[in-house]
Amino acid sequence: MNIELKHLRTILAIHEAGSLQKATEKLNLTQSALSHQLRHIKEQIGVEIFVPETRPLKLSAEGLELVEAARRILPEMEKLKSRFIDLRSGQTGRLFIAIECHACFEWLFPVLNQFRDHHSNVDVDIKPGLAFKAIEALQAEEVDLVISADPENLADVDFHELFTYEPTFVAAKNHPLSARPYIEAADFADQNVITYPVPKERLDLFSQILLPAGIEPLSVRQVELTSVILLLVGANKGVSVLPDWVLHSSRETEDLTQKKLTKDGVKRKLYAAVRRRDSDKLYIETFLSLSKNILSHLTA
Amino acid sequence: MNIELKHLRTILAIHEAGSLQKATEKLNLTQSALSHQLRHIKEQIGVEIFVPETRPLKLSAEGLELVEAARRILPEMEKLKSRFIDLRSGQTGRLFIAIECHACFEWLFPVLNQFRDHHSNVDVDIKPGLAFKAIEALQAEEVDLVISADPENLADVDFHELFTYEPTFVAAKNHPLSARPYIEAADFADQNVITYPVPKERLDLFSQILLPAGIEPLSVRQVELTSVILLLVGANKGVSVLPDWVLHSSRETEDLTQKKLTKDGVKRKLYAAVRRRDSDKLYIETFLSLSKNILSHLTA
DNA sequence: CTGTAACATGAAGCTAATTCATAATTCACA
DNA sequence: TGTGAATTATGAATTAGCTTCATGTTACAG
Repeated sequence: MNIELKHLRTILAIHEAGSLQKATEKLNLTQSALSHQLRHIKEQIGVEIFVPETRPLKLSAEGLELVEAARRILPEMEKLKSRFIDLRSGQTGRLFIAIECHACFEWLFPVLNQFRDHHSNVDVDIKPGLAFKAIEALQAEEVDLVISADPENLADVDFHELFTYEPTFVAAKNHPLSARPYIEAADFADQNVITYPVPKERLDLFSQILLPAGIEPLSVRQVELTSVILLLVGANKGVSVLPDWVLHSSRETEDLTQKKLTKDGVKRKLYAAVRRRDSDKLYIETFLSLSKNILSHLTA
Repeated sequence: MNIELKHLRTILAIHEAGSLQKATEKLNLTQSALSHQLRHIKEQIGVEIFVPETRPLKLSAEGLELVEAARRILPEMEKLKSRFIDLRSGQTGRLFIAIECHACFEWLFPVLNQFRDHHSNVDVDIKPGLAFKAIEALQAEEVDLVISADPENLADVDFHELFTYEPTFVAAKNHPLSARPYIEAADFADQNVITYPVPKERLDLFSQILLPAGIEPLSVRQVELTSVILLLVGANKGVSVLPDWVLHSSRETEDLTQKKLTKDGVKRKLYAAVRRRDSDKLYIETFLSLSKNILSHLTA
């Protein structure tokens, strides 16, 4: 036995219209098509759906059950369809974010707060523990957006530039290096450095300054939380390099001095990586737009 | 956008099997067919269902929603199908009964009590007020079975013989006619006759005896209830003709005599009329079988 | 009882799904 | 990193099934 959605639609339409003839409009089919269909369904399920040889058409007891089933099942299908229309257009969906950049929490939370006002239907979450293989997780659909400073050229992933930031040297006000106009690689050789607990290659200080110069700091201490790093730096337990937005937005910077790295300063860019086919979804665009503007909100 | 049950089935099977290849068995289709189908669905709903280029196949967030929908909707369809399998085979269904024969309540109630033990899933009811156009009501699916003594030759209705009964003359023990060995048409000419309130043609006394003989009784009094008829006859307010099973089963017959009509007695048959396509339904057969045996139960 | 409107039916045409054959890809394992 | 086995994708041909057209049949109103 094979009952199709088409059959439910046909029977429902005929029942509601009262005759095949009238149902033709609703279904955009000829009366003949409906008649054939009706006979076919009857054969399939083996019972009369309409009382034969009566006009207007009248449902049999069995036919009534079919109509009731149709009224349960068809709206379910419609719901499914409109769900996918929403999903496709980006009215709704999932936004799971992986951050390669540890300090990004600082601006990401405010962005997501704003985001929720625009897209309350989107399921937002930050997935920790993926920092290492974030782009792979993106391709595997475990997450939907990756914050990264290292764009790659991939066929199925777009890297959207968000904003430029400056990795900035930070030390206690009374630290010897506070007198310098700027800080160079060699200055770190006798310093205790405090960083996030991630591999060196993924820290701006190392990837941009120390590794190219072949210099190792005196010691490296890894600390999870930004505010703790600032606390330790303020207590002269070491120095650090943090994105400038962290220093703009934090209230714990009173006892600290900030210095640019190298004479011209170091400029880096942050990107949001999304799967190409998601790039033009409405809520992705909203996220990108909010992120691009977030720094001016934080500093204002 | 057009989502078919087939699509839900395919996606569910592929997801559960883990690959197109393995899903082929479950769906009885080639891998090629599944691949084509998958592409088609993807185009229809406009989103990736499985994460591309991964094995084993992994659902995307959107695909997961499809699978969830499939798991809601498909069992619903299966339920509908098995419902119709039951309906068709007569495991379940509706048994609305119209009785043309007024006295039939006497044996019908016991039958239905037994019937309920066999088919608790069948919706049983007696529809009064249809006695006149009972066969039409049967054809119009207003009822599903008609108890009748007048079989017709109809294309869409079967008349199943239930049992033979004998319309029997009944009078008070001290009634003058009680002395006779049997009663003839002429004997009614000076009698007060008590009958059910139905047209004469539908009473055995008239259709079998009086109308053919062209004889009218002295008077006719119409009474609804069998027990009241017996009461009145016992009180010598008149005589009556009732089916023998009424007189077997009734406790009010002590003061009454029973006589056969005509020298050889009158034999009549009772039939159950059902729509032809219902004839071999299980619960119809049960009803017929129980009805055929009911008289032996009542007299035992 | 007759006319009209609606349903049923058969054949033809058309659309769409399936298969077959084969190419391209992926993944495991060396 | 390369190679082989297994899996998926693709194009063309076939097949199946639905729809329409044309026409016959049936029901119901007046």
